[in-house]
Amino acid sequence: MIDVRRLKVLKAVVDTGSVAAAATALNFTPSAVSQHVKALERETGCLMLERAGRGVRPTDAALLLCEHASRVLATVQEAEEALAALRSGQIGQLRLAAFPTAGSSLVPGALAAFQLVHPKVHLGLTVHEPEEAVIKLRSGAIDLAITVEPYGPGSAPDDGLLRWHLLADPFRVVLPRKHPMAGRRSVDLATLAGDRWIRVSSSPDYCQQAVDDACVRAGFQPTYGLEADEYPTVEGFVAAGLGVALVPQLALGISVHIGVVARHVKGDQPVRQVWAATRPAIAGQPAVRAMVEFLRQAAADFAAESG
Amino acid sequence: MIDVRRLKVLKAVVDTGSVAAAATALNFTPSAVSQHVKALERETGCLMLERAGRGVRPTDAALLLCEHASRVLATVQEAEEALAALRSGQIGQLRLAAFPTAGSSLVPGALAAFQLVHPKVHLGLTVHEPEEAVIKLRSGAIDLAITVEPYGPGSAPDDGLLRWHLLADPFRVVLPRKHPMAGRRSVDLATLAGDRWIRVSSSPDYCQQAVDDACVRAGFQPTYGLEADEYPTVEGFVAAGLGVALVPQLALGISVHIGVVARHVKGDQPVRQVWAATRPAIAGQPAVRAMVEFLRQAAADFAAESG
DNA sequence: AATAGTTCTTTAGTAAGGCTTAATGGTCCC
DNA sequence: GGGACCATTAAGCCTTACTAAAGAACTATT
Repeated sequence: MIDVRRLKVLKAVVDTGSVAAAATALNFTPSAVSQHVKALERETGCLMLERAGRGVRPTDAALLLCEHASRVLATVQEAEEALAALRSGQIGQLRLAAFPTAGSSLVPGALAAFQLVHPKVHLGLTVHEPEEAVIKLRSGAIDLAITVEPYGPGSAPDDGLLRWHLLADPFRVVLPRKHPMAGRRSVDLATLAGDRWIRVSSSPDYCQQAVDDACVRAGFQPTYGLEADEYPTVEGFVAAGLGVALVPQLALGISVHIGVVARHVKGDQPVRQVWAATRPAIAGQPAVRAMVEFLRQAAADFAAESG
Repeated sequence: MIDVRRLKVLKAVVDTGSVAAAATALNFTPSAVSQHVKALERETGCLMLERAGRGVRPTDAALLLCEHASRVLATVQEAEEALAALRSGQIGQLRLAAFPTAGSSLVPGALAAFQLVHPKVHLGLTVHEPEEAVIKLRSGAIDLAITVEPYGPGSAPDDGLLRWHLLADPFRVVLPRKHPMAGRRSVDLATLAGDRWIRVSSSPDYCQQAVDDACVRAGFQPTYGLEADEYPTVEGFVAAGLGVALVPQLALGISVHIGVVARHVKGDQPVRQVWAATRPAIAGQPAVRAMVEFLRQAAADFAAESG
């Protein structure tokens, strides 16, 4: 296959009309240009330049090749421009996975803000539990995962993924509106030792663990009556007076079930940690960085609102 | 500018799905492929391959670049094909220059035959005297010159041009139809010593010289009365009884002026030599070789006809 | 007509790039 | 957990490609 670098040199010679001028244009010596052309002639078997007095005259073959060279070089340049656009995050795609409650509260705002700045990036959002999200992240099925993890900032594991801490999402005490403690601004968990508790089956183990730990710290082991698969269901159960629960602030969202109240926990706040994770390979991409930044912003906004 | 060789390697990786397979396809080692991709990443600042299990997965940037690479490589291939077509003489141009009398007799048949075989070659024919034709040949304004020269085959000068001998064009005695010698099949020039001779002003010096030499060999110095600028005019003058002349067979063409007869010269034939000349640079081109061959054929046919 | 000045080519030398071999670090599968 | 496979990295060697300098061909000038 014809060497495109040689085409470039030939084109310079034809365009400028002389070997010396081409050399100047290419920051070569005339010798280098001459050798390139000679090599092209050897490789193609076609004479490209004839001596014409002191200078050279391109042959038909050279002129022909030159026209094609223009097209080749233009195509290469198009590729460069497309790549530059991709680099600057103006195009491409970004596939996110968020855990259920983040997907419905934290993420949408970030996506909207991102899309304003990078309108050409195609966004995809799927909802996955953290374990699954991490697997898909590693396999390349998604590019950015929003997960909940048991560890807080400063203690991210070295598992080959890059993480940014987004939010310490505090658990709130969710009580029926008519519950004795519903009037307090914050509730001591110990006062709920005798209540029936509602467990969430879909949440990761350590989320349940965080709840248990908080209860243990308050001096009791919670007695679970019912199990709900989603936090909204939990709220429904609580509203129906079937028990109490600790629900992450994120899961409560902005609007809470009308039959329940959410109260801060008195003392040590049980929290779950929300992270953004990506592959190191794509961590440098502007689109990824931008999305992480928007997520941090959304998390900060959320934390401020729900203070 | 992006190195097209790297694009080719990247495309191989994306197409085959692995570094090892790409290496096999390219007759490289996996290491070489890997280094190429790494270099491309370094040069573009974009990650192209991510590790995915044992293998690699192309990034968005790689896929993008790959699409463009396909176009680039296709364009290069088009160039190669166009060049191959030019090489095989199927396209291109061929600019000929012929001296006046060749242009009207020897050349047209050759051009027609050539065009049948190489219909895509654009032919140009201009009429120039030999001196001018050689200059234009050197300057590249024409590609092939049909000239008359004073020397015969085996004694072509080494003036940087390549020549093929086409024809020894014999001078014929042109007499008025009513001239005393008009009845002979061949005429001894000595019998025309007393006639007035007609000179041709447009012909090269050595053509005139050939005539003079022949007369001198016959034992006399011709006395010139009139001068005509073209051979047809000479025939007109001869037909009008204003003198006799020696005219090359080629200039007489197939049909001769009705008022004159053309007779062979008895003894040593004065001749002018017809050559094809080209620049060595383009002498190897199939189109050139083919045209020369057709010219030789036309010359042979002409010689046979007018024997 | 001879010489100086251009322009391209050639040759030799050097620096850089690219390929191979060999070793390393992971990942998958048995 | 061991073995096979894949990709990467490092080191060495060879090819390539550039520069520099000399040479050849032509033009222009004196």
